[in-house]
Amino acid sequence: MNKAITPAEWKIMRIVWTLGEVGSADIIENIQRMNDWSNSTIKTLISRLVKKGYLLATSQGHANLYSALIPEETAINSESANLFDSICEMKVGEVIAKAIQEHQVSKNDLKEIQKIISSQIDDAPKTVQCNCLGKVAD
Amino acid sequence: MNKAITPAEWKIMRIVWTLGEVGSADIIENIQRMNDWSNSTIKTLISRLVKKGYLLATSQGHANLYSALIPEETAINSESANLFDSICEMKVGEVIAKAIQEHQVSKNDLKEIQKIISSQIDDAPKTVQCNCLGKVAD
DNA sequence: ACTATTAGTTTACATTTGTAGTCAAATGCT
DNA sequence: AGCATTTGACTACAAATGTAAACTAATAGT
Repeated sequence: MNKAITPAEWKIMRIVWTLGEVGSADIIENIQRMNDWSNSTIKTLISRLVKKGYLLATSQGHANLYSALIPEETAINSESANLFDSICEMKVGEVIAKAIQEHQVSKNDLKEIQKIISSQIDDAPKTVQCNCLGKVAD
Repeated sequence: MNKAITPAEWKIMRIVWTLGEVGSADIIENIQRMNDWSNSTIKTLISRLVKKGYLLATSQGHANLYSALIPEETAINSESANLFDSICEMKVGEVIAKAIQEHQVSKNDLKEIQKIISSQIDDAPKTVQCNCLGKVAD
């Protein structure tokens, strides 16, 4: 039902989530600090996001103000679910370990993760079952 | 340089990684236990993976045996990097926390993650900087 | 030997995505 | 008032993707 937010569109969304309510000029300026995209390209991306229902365009005189119609959390969760649904269940732990190693995580988040682990470790399975194959007839 | 492995292609790869060396019949059978795809569709996907260099087709009489040319780890890492590069740095911790909560992770992996956290928590930042906007001129 | 089945190759086609040009309306500046 | 600029809408177009039919060569069973 919901059209996907493509990688290119994600960059637009991040700016809007961060700045709250912005005109296209602001989006273009911020994007072009990181990406070598033409104005046109960025405008197309904005339009598509409006059409897909992820951005609201509020007519402000002759220009528009854009704001996000989907919470950042929601989008992130769906993106994250995508990843973890794509890979083998057995590998989830390793992926998480690597992610923590490779990224900055705040002390608070680390503590939170510690708590979660503590609460799960006692009845954590010795091994996780591979879910890459279809169920075998039993 | 490297063509992406698309979501549909991923399902094929997972079967090959899991089974090691398989004929198309096995792939088709396993895929169809989970997905309602025609034989033709699956054969197309296999061909594309061969063309993209992710599967090796070893001619075995008139049929082929397929095997993976890229390690599962490598593919998973790149997929994972994709996710974490797409989202705001500030949210990485939350994503990880949620992932641990929502998935089975083996006791060993949990311990490993605990170790990593322990080694990082002391100089973990109070907050992580948002990286959604282009660098501001300073 | 003949036929049904199987596996691989080719072709097809709509949709999505990345990327951008063109144009017209609205605005601001002089 | 007239022109330069900005902004949004429309059009374009190749490549990638999901999805699958058609055709062909080989094989297995009878």
